[in-house]
Amino acid sequence: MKTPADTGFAFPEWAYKPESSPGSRQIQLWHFILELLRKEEYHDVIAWQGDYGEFVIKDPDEVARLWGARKCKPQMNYDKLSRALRYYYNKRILHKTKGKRFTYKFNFNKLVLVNYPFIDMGSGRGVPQSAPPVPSGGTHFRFPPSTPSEVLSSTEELRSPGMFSSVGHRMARGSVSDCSDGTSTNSELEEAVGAEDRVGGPERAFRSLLPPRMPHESLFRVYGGAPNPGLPRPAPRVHPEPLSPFPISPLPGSGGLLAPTLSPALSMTPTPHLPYTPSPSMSSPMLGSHFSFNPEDMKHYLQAHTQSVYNYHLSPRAFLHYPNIVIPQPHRPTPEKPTAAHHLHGPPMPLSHSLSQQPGGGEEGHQHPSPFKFKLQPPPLGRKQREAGSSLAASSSSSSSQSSSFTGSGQMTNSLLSRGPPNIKVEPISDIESEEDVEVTDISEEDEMNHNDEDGIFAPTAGHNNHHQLNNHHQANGNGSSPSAPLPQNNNPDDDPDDEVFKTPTTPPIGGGGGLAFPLISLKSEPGSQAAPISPGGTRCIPLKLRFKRRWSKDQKMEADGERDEAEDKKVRAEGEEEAERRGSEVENGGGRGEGVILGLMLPPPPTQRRASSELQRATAQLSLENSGC
DNA sequence: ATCGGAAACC
DNA sequence: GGTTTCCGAT
Repeated sequence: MKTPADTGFAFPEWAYKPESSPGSRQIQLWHFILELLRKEEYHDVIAWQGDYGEFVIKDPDEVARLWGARKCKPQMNYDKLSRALRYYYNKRILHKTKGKRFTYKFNFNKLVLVNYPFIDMGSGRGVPQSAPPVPSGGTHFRFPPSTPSEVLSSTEELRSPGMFSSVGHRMARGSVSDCSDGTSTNSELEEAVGAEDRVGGPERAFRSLLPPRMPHESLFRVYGGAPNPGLPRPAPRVHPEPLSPFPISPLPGSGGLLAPTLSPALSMTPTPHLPYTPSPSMSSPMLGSHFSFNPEDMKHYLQAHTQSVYNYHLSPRAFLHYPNIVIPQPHRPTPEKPTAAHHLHGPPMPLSHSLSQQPGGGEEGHQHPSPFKFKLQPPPLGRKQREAGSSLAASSSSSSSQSSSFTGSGQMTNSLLSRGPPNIKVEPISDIESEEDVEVTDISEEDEMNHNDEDGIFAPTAGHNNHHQLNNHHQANGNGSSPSAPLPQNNNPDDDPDDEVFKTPTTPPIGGGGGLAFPLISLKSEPGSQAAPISPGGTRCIPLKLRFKRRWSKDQKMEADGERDEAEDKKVRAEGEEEAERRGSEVENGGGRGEGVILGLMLPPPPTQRRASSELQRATAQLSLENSGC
């Protein structure tokens, strides 16, 4: 039921982490890159180019300098920066555009996803969904304190609007520049940023994002699930309202929370892999309280996302479609950068996603969390080690990595516990399953790819190849020609949706409500057990199969290319473990996406929870303190 | 130029 | 956890 405790909806742990706190000044590289990209001043050093999300570093050294300045790492150079960028490959935040020097591409899909809130559904009753932060208070929310434990307990409370308090001030500190080393660069950026923010220029929106802290990143995870009959679902379409005029933050009054808050960054970071930890908690609450997605709320939310997209200058493709909802496009806030605009334009996209921006202060930082993040990175096996021959080391490594995973589970467990379910496990599945998992994973990735193809945008790609590599082909085509893409299998409607980020709707869900998923299940997961009960496999199977097929085809194709063996292998292995976990999630989600993005969830604010407010407040206060410390 | 492992750092 | 640093391989 919904005890408060259980209900606890809490934010994901990561939300509580200090890093997430607004105070944290750390800025992540991808975020920084985005920041640079959005500023015209830096167009000479880095700029959007080509496909959606694709950017070229025109002056690597300069970019490295800027980055170094921001991080107070004077020794930074492109070699190092690029290494950091490469780490994003695994995370799927970024991928390299092959053949083009210094050219990388953002996987906005993931980012975008992240922000979506929605729904899912599914499960029978309770499906947890993530709700967007509701606009209720209008405040933004901040994450509370840091301790997880506290958090957990208090978590429940968190959800209440009260929690979010304001965030108001973002500091002007440039994001992150604490270092006073004063590199000129640094200052430059910072100042610019800060100034702009305040100014409120068109850019401000963007800026808000970047700024140092993100208070709330609220995030939502989206998952798609099937809609539950019971659940309230978003209206099929929202009326197109006149968008709000807010240039930046869409939902100012109304809902402030959500919309404004999201930050893409976060999204990414976090991962899906566990999708759900939080959910559980949420779920409870939700169930009870029910989180309803009001069309309006959703609308707002979506708008916000959209807006974010715009702010980032993302390409239209970045927008996701949400199945049932149509969001009006925000008006673009800024006339500002036509240049960048090219990316943006367009949009007829239905959905949005959001990045965060807010006039007031959104920010984000990073986020990530614990359980949620997905991390694609493969477990550290020590390849080298094996080379070296130190098996011990290797083993230890791997074990450690596993342990991490487990840890995550454990956390989840808690949540679950609250619900009741005792167990969790992550990988019940055995070999076979694992393969599936893998596959699934791939699929998701594929989705993206397909998506890309279709959309022509991001293709992250990683998918299959995992390593980004493979696709050359694919990419090439895309770039070159075809966005149209021709995927053989695309045809399926299902696919599309699936591909999309959310698969939710698509998924079969329905029936399954069971499918459902959610995370909870997954978390716990056992496919067997749960699945069975729920919907066994059916639900998920179907989709999987389709996906599978698709994937298969592709793979074949790819294989033909002959590239991925190793990569795959690696990935598989690496991800396998995690995937297993994830897999569950996916299933649950329905669409899971494993990919990534998840973020947070939000919590709907049930009335009950309000009591939590006091705690929340406290937490908030703590955070504030912490922040200030910074 | 790019990739990615490993270890160190914060 | 996210780089930063170093470095060998491709």
